[in-house]
Amino acid sequence: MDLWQLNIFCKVIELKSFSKAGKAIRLSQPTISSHIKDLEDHFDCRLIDRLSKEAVPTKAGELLYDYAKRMLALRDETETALAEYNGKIRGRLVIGGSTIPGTYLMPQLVADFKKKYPDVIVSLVIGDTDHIIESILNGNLELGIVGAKAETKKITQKKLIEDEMRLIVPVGHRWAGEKRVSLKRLVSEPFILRERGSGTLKSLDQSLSGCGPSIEDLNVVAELGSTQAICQGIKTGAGVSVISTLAAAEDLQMGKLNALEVDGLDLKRNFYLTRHRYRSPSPLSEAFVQFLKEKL
Amino acid sequence: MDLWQLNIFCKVIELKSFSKAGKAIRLSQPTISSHIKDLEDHFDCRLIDRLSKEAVPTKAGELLYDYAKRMLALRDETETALAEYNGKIRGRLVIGGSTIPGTYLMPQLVADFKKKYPDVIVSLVIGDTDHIIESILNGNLELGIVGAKAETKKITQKKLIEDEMRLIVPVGHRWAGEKRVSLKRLVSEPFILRERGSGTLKSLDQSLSGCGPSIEDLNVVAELGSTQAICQGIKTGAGVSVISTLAAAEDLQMGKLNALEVDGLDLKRNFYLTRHRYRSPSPLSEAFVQFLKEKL
DNA sequence: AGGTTGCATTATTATATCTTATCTGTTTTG
DNA sequence: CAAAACAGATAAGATATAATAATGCAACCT
Repeated sequence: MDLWQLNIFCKVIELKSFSKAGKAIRLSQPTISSHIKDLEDHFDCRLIDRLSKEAVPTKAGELLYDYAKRMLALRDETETALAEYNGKIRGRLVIGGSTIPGTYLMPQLVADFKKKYPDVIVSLVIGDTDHIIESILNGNLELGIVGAKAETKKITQKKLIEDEMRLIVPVGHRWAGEKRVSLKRLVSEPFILRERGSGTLKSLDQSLSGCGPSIEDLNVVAELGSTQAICQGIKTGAGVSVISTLAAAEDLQMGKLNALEVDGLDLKRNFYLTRHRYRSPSPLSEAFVQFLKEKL
Repeated sequence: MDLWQLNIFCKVIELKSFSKAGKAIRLSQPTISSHIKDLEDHFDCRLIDRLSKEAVPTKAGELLYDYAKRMLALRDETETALAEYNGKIRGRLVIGGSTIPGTYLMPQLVADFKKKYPDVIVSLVIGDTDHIIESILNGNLELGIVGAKAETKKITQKKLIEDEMRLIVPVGHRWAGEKRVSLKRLVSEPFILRERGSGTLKSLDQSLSGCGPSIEDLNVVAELGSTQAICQGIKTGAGVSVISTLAAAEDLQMGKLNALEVDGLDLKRNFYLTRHRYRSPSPLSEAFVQFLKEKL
């Protein structure tokens, strides 16, 4: 029993004729006969009575006809469901971002994407880089934006946007008017650090390496758990810090904080669009990537 | 797209492997590859990602898998419905049993059932009670025989047979001649326990509750993973245990073990015929239930 | 580097499907 | 009532499809 035979069977029942069914379905009449015979052999009972004038189903035939119609309907449903999936941009997309891009960059992107494709539900998972990459590997996330390069070959990454970290000081600070500050002057200034293990701290550490002073030499007055907390800390005058301009953007724009460069320090870093190398992307995630390219 | 290809597709998804699916379905691996390719060509999208380690469905593949399962279920329903109409009981019946009934009761029942209905293929799945009930709920099993009551309203259960647990001692044991033993004497005797989480242990725990001593007070010398292992343990003289007479039946009959009652302990429990309350049973499972009623 | 695993490819064979031509049994019609 | 018309069955040959063994290729694992 296969769908093709059931299809033929239904046509015969509906047209009450082998030869008419053949014409309708572009097959010769003997082919129809043969398929019906196959079905009858398979179920070991007569399905259609050939009444010279017309072909009518037996009781068993009626029973089969019901099931056959349901199966064919389900087949059509399957066809349309997959066709829709291919063509249209709709459904659920689960993406991830490490702390900085996930908090300060992606919410806006997701909102804009949803404006363009209203039928899409986007879930944004925020976690540390390792967690995001792990989730992409095991298939829980289709893509992510993270601030570090992955170590496995199974991941592809593409430079997406540049993030510049700067020295952030409060408005009333004596350096508030200046453009740049030397590293020497920075080491004696009260400094707020991000907690160990964060990408922000790693980037700062990397930039410092080979420039003389290390993180140990800074006059650290606090270690805080989030970039937002550091901003608050700076505003209250507890100290200054080096953080992503993306994270401080709002306060910078409002004039509550000022951003300075540090002489001789390259504090730029990249965020990478991160995907599985071998899993084939859904049309949805492709649309999102396309959207990112146009946007950034 | 036809049912045969969908069948192959589902097997690949379930076994996460082209070659394993081939073995399961008695086809060569290239044949599997070719059919999957045909499906992918037909739907014009990748359905399965070949990740060298395992084959996992893409999003489109997951979508198709759902539909495929429904179509195949409908096919099976059709087959049994027509067989039933012809007065024949044939087709495939998948049933489950928790450890004790699945191991010691059902194999004989299944064999007798197959003797009566030779055209039926019965698959017996053995797992713990929760797993069996879960499978009945999601439709993987039509019925089961388990030793505990289900908690959801979606399951109906009917008392099927009574199982009595008894204190089992080896032939040479000083209690071997006696009929009954007091609880007090039992607590000092070396005792073999079934591992935590098993139905056997739960039943014992329940019987003990409110009778003074608890499981903690027993002189436990071992925790073993299967009832069969416990029988071996008793035979070697490691200790005694309380287990299902059904499980020990063979050794009891052969005279290698002796069964005693424990004063004041009701160690009877029931096995329940367990079915989904709302799914309509196939004629096959009805025939099996009818067969059970006559047999027990 | 060398072996293993797992899927893809290719060439070949076996099987199933479809067609044309012909046949048989009804029903219709002149 | 015979002849034509109709509807399906059967047979033989052509074509398409499905399956296989042999081989290739890439990732993974020592």
